[in-house]
Amino acid sequence: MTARLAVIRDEAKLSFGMLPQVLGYHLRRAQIAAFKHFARTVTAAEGITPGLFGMLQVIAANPGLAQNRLAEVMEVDRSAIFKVVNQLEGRGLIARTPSDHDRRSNCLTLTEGGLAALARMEALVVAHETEFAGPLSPDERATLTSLLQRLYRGQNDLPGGSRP
Amino acid sequence: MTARLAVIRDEAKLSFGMLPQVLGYHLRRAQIAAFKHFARTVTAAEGITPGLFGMLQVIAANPGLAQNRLAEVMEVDRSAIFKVVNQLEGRGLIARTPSDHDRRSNCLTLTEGGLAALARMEALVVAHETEFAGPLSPDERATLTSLLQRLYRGQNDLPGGSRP
DNA sequence: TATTGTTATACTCTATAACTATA
DNA sequence: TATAGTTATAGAGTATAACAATA
Repeated sequence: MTARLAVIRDEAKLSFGMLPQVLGYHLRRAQIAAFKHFARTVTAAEGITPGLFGMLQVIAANPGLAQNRLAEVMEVDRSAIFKVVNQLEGRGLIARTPSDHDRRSNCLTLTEGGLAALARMEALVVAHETEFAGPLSPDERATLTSLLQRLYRGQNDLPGGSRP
Repeated sequence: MTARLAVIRDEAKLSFGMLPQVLGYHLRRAQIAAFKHFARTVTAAEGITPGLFGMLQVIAANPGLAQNRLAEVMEVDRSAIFKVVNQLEGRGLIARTPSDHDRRSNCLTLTEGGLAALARMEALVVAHETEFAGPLSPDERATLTSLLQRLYRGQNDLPGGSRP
């Protein structure tokens, strides 16, 4: 509490060159801030990372989803999904069940414990969202979400995609 | 070119649960899109990643910067900066010079080749920015930048910080 | 004693390729 | 032959702790 003013970091003198003119720079900083806030609030309490929470959301919202489809939707490699599914299964949150139609496929579903854990996580994520997005008004949050969506949807070669 | 319409992915049927209501989800997707676009345009031509380009920008804008300060400003560990500086030095883009005032410190400066390479990179980054931010109007880009800054600046415990 | 750069180490994420079993 | 899952492996990125030289 003492030498607060004296520390006024000389960072202020530093220039960041053209970085402030690059959208990706601000996107990266904002995303890092979001992950750190998520870590302090959700991960610290329930031990789930943003990526794993996203996987759980998609599995919960689409019961019986195959690993294959999960990999497509989350746009990660099959070998990466394999490790993710191993972690979630190892923690008892989801179950792998061989498909009846195609015995190569694993159908993914949440266990009872997984559903209970997910409910706790969702409450924490809502709280995280409220606090993290706190600096912005509801209108501004909607605007930001819309601008971000147009940005990453605009990168697709096929216009009019239907990703959320 | 043939079965375009037939492929209309069943992704459309899938639900993403509450993810679309989470700001960090959209931030992550937008940032991944930005990195991929950067990779296709800038990295493919000049072999520089977004992170290394950021380092070069800060070094170029603050000649003689110590590794120590660079680590502070970029908010990464000293040991991580060490590897970054090794890479940039190994490629002949920057030079390490022991400081006169403090012989522990390395002053970082761009070499002549580094300045030339940076000029080429900057032209590519401007083109990348124009194309990547293309879906948004100039006003919308300014709005987005402002909202992102308020978001990640809002996470600091000290209000009124002076980071770009 | 504290700081700067360095080194070793490890852990996560991501990406690639090869293997198996099914289709 | 093609696909789903698995396995091994390797490369970035990040973090910690310990060390030598210097302050």
